[in-house]
Amino acid sequence: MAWNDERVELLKKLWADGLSASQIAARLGGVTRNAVIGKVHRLGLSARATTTRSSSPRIRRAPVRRQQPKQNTVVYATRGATALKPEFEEEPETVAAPQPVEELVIPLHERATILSLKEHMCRWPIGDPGEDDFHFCGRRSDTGVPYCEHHSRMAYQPVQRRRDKRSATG
DNA sequence: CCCTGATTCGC
DNA sequence: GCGAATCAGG
Repeated sequence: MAWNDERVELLKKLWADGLSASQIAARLGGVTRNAVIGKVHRLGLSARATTTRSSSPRIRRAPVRRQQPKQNTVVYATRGATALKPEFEEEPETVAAPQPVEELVIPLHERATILSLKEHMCRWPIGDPGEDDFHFCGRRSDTGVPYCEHHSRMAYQPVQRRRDKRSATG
């Protein structure tokens, strides 16, 4: 699969949105996360917005070198110190579609409450927070992404065009 | 063990 | 330019 302009644009967008390489790869299809990362680097946008999170002093010695390199291999014994590394927590800040409507019915045993929610669980709210049956989707979500595949699509929906109001809603 | 991005280098 | 293999880390 080639990197046409469309795919590159989508890659840029998703990367800027904070999606992980594997997530992006899954969305694009036909590429692995390695391909995505490689492309990201080639495009020079690995900085990922303003925060420099992973650009902390990460010292890399002994590169990859699968083949017979030189007999003259230098061995570094240094370890990187990460003591003073500042840490910023920045949320993807994506706007979820403000729909209190539940389009899904989650089986009782799969429902997640605020207490049972884990990082890898979809935190899409279902129902009314004031009601007893309020719960979260709770299905598997990729780390870093707050929602499962299904709800991710809703949350990250491109910007709906609402020009055509007259046409009936599907 | 699951994941993350980073890097190298044969293609 | 591309991306698998690998590395380094969470």
